[in-house]
Amino acid sequence: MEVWVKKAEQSTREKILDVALDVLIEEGGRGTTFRKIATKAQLSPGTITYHFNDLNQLLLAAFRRMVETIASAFAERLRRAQNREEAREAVADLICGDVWASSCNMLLSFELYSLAARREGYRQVLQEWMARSRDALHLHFDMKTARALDALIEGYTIHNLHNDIPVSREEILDTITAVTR
Amino acid sequence: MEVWVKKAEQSTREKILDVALDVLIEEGGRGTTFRKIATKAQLSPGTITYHFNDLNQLLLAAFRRMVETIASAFAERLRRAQNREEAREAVADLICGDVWASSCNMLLSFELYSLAARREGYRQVLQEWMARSRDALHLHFDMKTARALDALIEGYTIHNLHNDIPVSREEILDTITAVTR
Amino acid sequence: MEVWVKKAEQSTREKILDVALDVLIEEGGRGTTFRKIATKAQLSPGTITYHFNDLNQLLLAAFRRMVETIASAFAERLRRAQNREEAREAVADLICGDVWASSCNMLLSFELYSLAARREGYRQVLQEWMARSRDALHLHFDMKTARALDALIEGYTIHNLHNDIPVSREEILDTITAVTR
Amino acid sequence: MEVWVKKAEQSTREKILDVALDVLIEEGGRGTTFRKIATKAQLSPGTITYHFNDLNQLLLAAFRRMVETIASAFAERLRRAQNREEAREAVADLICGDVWASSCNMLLSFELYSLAARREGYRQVLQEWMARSRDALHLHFDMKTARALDALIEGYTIHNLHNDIPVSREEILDTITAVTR
DNA sequence: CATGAATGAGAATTCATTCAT
DNA sequence: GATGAATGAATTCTCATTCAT
Repeated sequence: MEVWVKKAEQSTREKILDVALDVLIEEGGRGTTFRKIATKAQLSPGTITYHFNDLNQLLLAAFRRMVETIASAFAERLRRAQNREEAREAVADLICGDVWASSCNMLLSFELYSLAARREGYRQVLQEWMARSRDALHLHFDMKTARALDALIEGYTIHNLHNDIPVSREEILDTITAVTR
Repeated sequence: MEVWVKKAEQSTREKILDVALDVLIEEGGRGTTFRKIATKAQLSPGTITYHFNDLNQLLLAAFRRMVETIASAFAERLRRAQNREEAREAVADLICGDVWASSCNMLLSFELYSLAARREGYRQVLQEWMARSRDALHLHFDMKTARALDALIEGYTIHNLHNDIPVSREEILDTITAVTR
Repeated sequence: MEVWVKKAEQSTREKILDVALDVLIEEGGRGTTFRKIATKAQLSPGTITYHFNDLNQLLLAAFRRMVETIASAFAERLRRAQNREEAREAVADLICGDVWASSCNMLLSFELYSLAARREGYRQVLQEWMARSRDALHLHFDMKTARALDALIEGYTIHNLHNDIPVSREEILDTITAVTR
Repeated sequence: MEVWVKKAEQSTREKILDVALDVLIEEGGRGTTFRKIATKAQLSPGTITYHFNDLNQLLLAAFRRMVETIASAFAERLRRAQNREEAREAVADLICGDVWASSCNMLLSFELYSLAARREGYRQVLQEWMARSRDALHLHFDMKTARALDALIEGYTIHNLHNDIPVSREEILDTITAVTR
């Protein structure tokens, strides 16, 4: 009985977080409101504030959840690589594929960047995220190379998102190779 | 007389745009409102809507103004380079120095990324910006290398902004060299 | 032209203040809300906050207005008294009549007492009020007697308000006489 | 067993009432809410409504409790007086001391006055309180004098609460003497 | 050109209260 | 008896925008 109650409680909280990320993706930071989250989650506004004291805490928790998901997938993809060559392929996948560079994740990251530059809580979440990415790259490359690859991943994915013609995987792999030689 | 009137109008317009960018930097996209712009510009709300029909048009014009300023400085720095070696130094400067990577510009770019992903007008502004950056790099490097350098600039500056310890200029120059060999 | 505009503006402000006092009288402190004031004044909520930054400032201004009105009437009644005997009659009138002891004023004073005990702004308003009352009594009586009469006015009016059978004017005049002998 | 259960219930009920009075004192009528009471009492909101159907009944019960306490202390102080002279001293004590005129009691009385003027239930509580006060004074003084003293107690304590410099006990005793001669 | 009073929709949040457990 | 998740109405206040002057 108690277990059921706890599960129900958790699922409401998590539902709210998931919906919050959805709204952030759809509406952007400027358009993300308590109301829209409540409506989309089919919950009353009171239920949202019951679980999160204010919108800030809600967004913070949502971003933490997002980072956890993305960073895990990111690390997982790199962990599957058996050698340096496969690691290069993994990085290319991260840039071109859906693991990291899904437009959803990109959109969320822009919002997080915006918030992280102005508020401590978000900054911590972002720093943890970046640290986990570098650490995952560090499985296969020295720290300096990891930082360079991380920059490339960041830059290529952003530019690919905003350009109609994305840079080809082949071209990206060439750059990766140049940096990891 | 007409000239004087036009100048006065223009100066109010530009003041509004500058203040709008200030507010965007200070408050982020979520916190940027008509009111704050009006207050900070010491203008009545009516004056703002007199010059810009709505907040969207105002922000769009402000971003256009920002892009013009930044892209010019970016191109100028690269134009000063006399050879490939100096061009590499110029790229390092763009990443480490104040021309592009001032935190203000970064903050504005995050907001623009967020908006560009969802609305056509902003998307055009951003694409023009990216095109101008690549073209400036293309003065010294082939298009493929220009894209790679652009990605590096993007990625390194973002990570430097959000990390307490920025990547050293030396390390960055090494990566630039590797990509441009 | 300008004069007309200023008058219009002032009349809205004053209308709001008057309505706020009405709502305070009808609903008491617990029931006085922005909304009720706006509805009763037939103004949109935005108009209220346009004139008063928040409910606190509005209530403060309303109480200031009330104190000004009541204290003036109080002093005026005492000023009309030509001698000690007439002054005693005036005090009796203040307790029994409508000048001061209208139930409306009493109700407002309770709310002010409640707020004054907890917030500085209201406390100042109340202290000024009490000072003006004592000063008005001091026109005819020494300060010590003025304080005693002031206490009597306060106490008798409160008890009369809350009791079904009010104390008679004659009995009150006897007490006044006892205190002013 | 049943006894134990009943005792536990009662103690929760009384705890709620005490906390409600605390909140009323701290926050005033406008700021007294179900939630604050529940939080301060470390009880869940459901527990409060279990004991009191609604906030009104809770406040009413709380005021009844308060009146019982204060009126008993008031009467007790007067009952200790052996003669008219001691009774005058007792009244002075009630005005200057802690028995009645503690600022807490005053604060609660303002809230009760506010509520009593608008709602029947509270009005009854207040009238009973005033009757008990007058009856206690009537032990030593005729009814007319009791009413005058009661007004003096009311007025002096209110004014002392709100003024930085309270009226001296000596001065108050003089007024009491004048009224009771 | 510029103003600022006015607006009403919508923002975040709080509220008393319910009810299944 | 007690809990606490959930509710939705109501709260204060902000918002972009309008318009008469």
